[in-house]
Amino acid sequence: MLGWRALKTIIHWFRRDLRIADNVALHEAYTRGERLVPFFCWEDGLVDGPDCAPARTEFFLASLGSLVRNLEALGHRLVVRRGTPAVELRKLAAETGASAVFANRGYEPGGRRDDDAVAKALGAVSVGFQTFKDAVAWEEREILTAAGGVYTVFTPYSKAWKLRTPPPARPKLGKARQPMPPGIASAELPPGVAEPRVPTGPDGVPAGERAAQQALDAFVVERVFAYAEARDYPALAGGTSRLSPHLRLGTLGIRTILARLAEARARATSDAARKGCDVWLTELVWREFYQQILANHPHVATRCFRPEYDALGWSGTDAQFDAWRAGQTGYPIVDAAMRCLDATGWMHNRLRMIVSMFLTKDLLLPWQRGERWFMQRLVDGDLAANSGGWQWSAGTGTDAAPYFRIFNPVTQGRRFDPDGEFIRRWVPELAGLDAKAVHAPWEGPLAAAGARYPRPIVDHAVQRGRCLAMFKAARGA
DNA sequence: TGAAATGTTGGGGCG
DNA sequence: ACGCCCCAACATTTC
Repeated sequence: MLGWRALKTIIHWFRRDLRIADNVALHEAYTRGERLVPFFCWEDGLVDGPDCAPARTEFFLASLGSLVRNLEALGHRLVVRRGTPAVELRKLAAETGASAVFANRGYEPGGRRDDDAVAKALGAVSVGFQTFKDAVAWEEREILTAAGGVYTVFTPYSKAWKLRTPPPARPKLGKARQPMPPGIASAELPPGVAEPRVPTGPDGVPAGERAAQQALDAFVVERVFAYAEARDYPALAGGTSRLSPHLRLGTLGIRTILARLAEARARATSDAARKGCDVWLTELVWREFYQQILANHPHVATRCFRPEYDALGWSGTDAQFDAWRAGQTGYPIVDAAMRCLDATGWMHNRLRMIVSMFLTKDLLLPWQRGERWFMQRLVDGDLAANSGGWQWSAGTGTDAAPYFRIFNPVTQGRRFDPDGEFIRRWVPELAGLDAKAVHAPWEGPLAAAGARYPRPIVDHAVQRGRCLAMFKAARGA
């Protein structure tokens, strides 16, 4: 009965790190413990909360299923409990005789609150709680200015970031740990986990740790070399890495990615290829920049980084918001992007900039409404990246696009979807128009567009002027 | 990780 | 041949 209690037992609490490979806390638990209890806490609202997205939920369920099978292959059974982390971890520690709980840190306000509550609950019963850096190469207080402050401007941050040698990937888990003691109950998992449905379709991203590794392989073998030129064209299937859902859920480790990228750069045989690697690295640094911003300035999740912009007099209407969401604005590149998002949970980064700029600066609606809609649809929806990106577009954030930088949706469409291929794919009403007419169907013979496609719901030139006035008023105040 | 307005220049048509 | 105008192409500035 007491035999297993003699073994040093560590609970690994899986959160946004649904993988076996290159998992810092799991690796530490393997190294330091003798017996492993893998745990996942199924909290209320996990898959049906107000900010859940169908695509992200599906991706999560499939990823959790993948984790269950990967753990089984190592001889472990994932314990799932419904409830709150502090309560369930305390109970599980008592049941298993665990001396410690290990977990990887998150950088969102909610994750921080969980950590505090868990530390308190476990501390009361003398169970250790250790958290580790895993999701990023460098945390919010590790890249600092010469004066010891945190960066709020991207370029100097990225320079400092790139001067550092990132931590290496953790090696494969070595000698098998003892499985957990018998008789530990686990909640039944929903069907989506038992029989994961891998998202398919033109913009689907396959889920799971193995799929993540394959996606990384496929990208660094060749496509990354063309990244600098190809990344801005939404019609191209392979222009970007499509790894963001895996990074968001932790089915891929950032150290693994950085190591593979460094290998690829060493293989590159042209300046253009090296440039592709460098530009992609910069995108990964953007990710850490926004995680760092959210950790150091948690208010950016809901409010403007610059408080004076909380007073902006947004004047858009609910009907305009609905048209934006539904892809019925009459601006083809915007509508194509929004319909793609709704159908697949995915949107190309260039398109995210275009539609967010359009919502804020053409429809004059607050960025928070678009940010929330993105969270309710995106397969990779992540608080730090999402609020950071939206505030960049709105011009209210740290190192944001200046408020007067306003995309012209027609010009952007012509520049980044020159043949109109992406538009025709998602806006069938315009499928018959040629490359010239498809970006501004109201300018050509409208008969060709058919009556079903709306005329522009706003005039870009007019709204641009109103937007500049709105910002001027807030800055003057 | 713009766009629009405004300014400048230079070639060609034309009286 | 010359000056004038137009305007495209590029540069600068402003938002």
